Amino acid sequence: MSRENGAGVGEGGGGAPEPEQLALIRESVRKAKVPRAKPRTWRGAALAKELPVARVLVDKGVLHLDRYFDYAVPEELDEAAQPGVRVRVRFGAGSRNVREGRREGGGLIDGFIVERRAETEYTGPLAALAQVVSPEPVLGAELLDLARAVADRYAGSLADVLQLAVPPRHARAESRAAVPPPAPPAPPGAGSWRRYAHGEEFLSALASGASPRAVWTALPGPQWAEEIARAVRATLASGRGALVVVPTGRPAARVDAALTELLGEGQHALLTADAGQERRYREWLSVRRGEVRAVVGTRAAMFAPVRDLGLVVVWDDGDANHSDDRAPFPHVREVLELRATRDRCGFLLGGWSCTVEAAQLVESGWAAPLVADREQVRGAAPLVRTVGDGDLARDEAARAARLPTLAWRAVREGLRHGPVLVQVPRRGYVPRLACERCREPARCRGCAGPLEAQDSGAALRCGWCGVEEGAWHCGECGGFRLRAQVVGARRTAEELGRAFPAVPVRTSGREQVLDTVPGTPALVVSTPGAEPVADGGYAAALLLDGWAMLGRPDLRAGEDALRRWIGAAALVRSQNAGGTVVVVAEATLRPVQALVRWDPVGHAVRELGERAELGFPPVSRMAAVSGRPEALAEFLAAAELPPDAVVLGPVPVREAAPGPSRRPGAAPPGEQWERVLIRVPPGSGAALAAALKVAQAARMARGAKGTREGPAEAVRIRVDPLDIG
DNA sequence: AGCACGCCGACT
DNA sequence: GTCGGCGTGCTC
Repeated sequence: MSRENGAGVGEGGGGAPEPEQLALIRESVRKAKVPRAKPRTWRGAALAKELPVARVLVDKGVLHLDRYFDYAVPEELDEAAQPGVRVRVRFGAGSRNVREGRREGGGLIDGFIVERRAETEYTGPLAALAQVVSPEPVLGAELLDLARAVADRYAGSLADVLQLAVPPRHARAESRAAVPPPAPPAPPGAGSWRRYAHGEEFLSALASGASPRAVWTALPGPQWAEEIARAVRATLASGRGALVVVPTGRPAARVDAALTELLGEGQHALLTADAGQERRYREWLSVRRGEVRAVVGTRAAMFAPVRDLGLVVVWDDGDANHSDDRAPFPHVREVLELRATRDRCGFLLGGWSCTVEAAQLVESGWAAPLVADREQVRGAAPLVRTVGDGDLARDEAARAARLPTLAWRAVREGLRHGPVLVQVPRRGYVPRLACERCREPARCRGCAGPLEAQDSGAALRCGWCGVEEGAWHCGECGGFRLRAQVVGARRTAEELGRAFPAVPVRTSGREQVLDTVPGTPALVVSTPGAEPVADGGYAAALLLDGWAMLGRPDLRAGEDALRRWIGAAALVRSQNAGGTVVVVAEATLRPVQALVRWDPVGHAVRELGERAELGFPPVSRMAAVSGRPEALAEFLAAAELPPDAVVLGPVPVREAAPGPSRRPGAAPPGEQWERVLIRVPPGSGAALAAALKVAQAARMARGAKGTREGPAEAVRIRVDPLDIG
């Protein structure tokens, strides 16, 4: 007797079970090869009269198989069991146990109904839906399609993507009464969009229902948020919805305020991670239900189910916060690109700086540049000066001043007119060295800046001026041995406070981020990304540790440094208003020159050309695969990569280290992992992702043989790894 | 991942 | 005969 035979104990669909049971057994005996038209169930529950089969996406990440499972729809759940609703189903071998009394052995797990159908292709008896969690159809067809596209693009599972895309349920938030959708507003005036060559054109295209795509290089200053709000309002005026994604809560609050100003209260939703579960779900639901047509939020908002999407906006796409940190690590820019293409909606990628990826969107013709002419740029940007090795050699006074003269003067001059911003890399970013004996910090003989070890064993360099120090000894106690210390904003603040007594010093960093500072003279020491906005703009900014920012062993080091510098410099008053920026870095370096000329696009275009030549992303597509050496080797042996794929490595991966320099797929503590990079030429990205996904799925399904360690261990796959050595 | 099934050797 | 070892494979 087959299991299937013994299983046929009941039948749904109404009517007396007896003759149908016989038919069922007959069918089983014939070893039925033909898919059954009618679903059968374990229990004799009555089924829905129409479309008695629910195709369910089982929300179980470990399955790593993007498959649907068919369940029977009991009559009493017929009405609630609509496509998109959350359900609970029995899943697992236990539910198939034929022995009496243990038929329901499998565990209850969550899932979504993706479709109602008349028949099933499954040749066994169907289990019935256990429960419809709520009648709210949270997973619409469009969101499902998008999630699937994202899963494919990133070689991840659909269930993983849905975990990012659909927020956890909160019952109280659902019970709120429906609110009628707002009427479309009138299109806004162009406002400060007039500063850009095609700004007005872009807005009127959106307002007329068209879907323009642009890479927008925003002029420095605070107007960007209002400009985004105007683009949103123009889109709403066309009767469509709009979605804005920004890196963190602070810019989200800025756009939120600008939208409230331009649209009034209650016309848009704010979706950020720091809101509580209930509030987050409530806002998300109001978007899904069409009660608000505009959304601003951080990265999880990229999936927000906005109705009739007319425009997607991403601000500052170079910020690492746009890359989700949960598998399969989708990036906001890429996801919104997918949405713009699939939904044929407008696309606006904006920032003060310009990523290589953004430059590529323009170069490929997918998006148009939206830039201001040089005249406008010169009028809005501060004056940028550099302090490098050459300057320092001639700088006698620097020794006494503890800072290069130019920097010192710029700070002192700036403090006469307002607040001065000092940007220092994040704590842990730059290890500071100190005398092992007396703990006196190791300082540069030229400018008294902190000495740093480039790499273990290599020469020491000054973190301020970049000059090498060949023969250090402690000036206090004469010691020759160094120990690593960590320098942060606080320590820098102390040092600068001593250099400029009688001036208030404030710090903004990871632990405590200041949002704004008054326009009165003060030193504001901040880590990149945490810079407060100064009322009326900063009078000056000092960008320290340029060498450390540029010297990171990362493909994006130059682009990243430029983006951080521009991010700080954009908060400084224009050159006409006396705004000055001093960057302590070698003036001949490309990112430094780009900052001086305020030409982020030129920098990105040149980088893009170089990446194309070297076969680096984003011109080619890369994926990082990491895991224990045997697991990785097995994976690579089994994977059928596209013929044009090139495997680089494997190389050992460092263990997960604290700080921003964590590597993709860092090994868990105590384990030695390896990583390969797999590169494919343009056009083969989808094939690579598909191959990786298939190989991973096979691995998960099969289980690794030959290893003592037991079942197959997943390798970590990351398409578009963030930092490539 | 669970969990059941099943093919094998040792036991009442 | 029957109990239970873990090696495979499925989950609607």
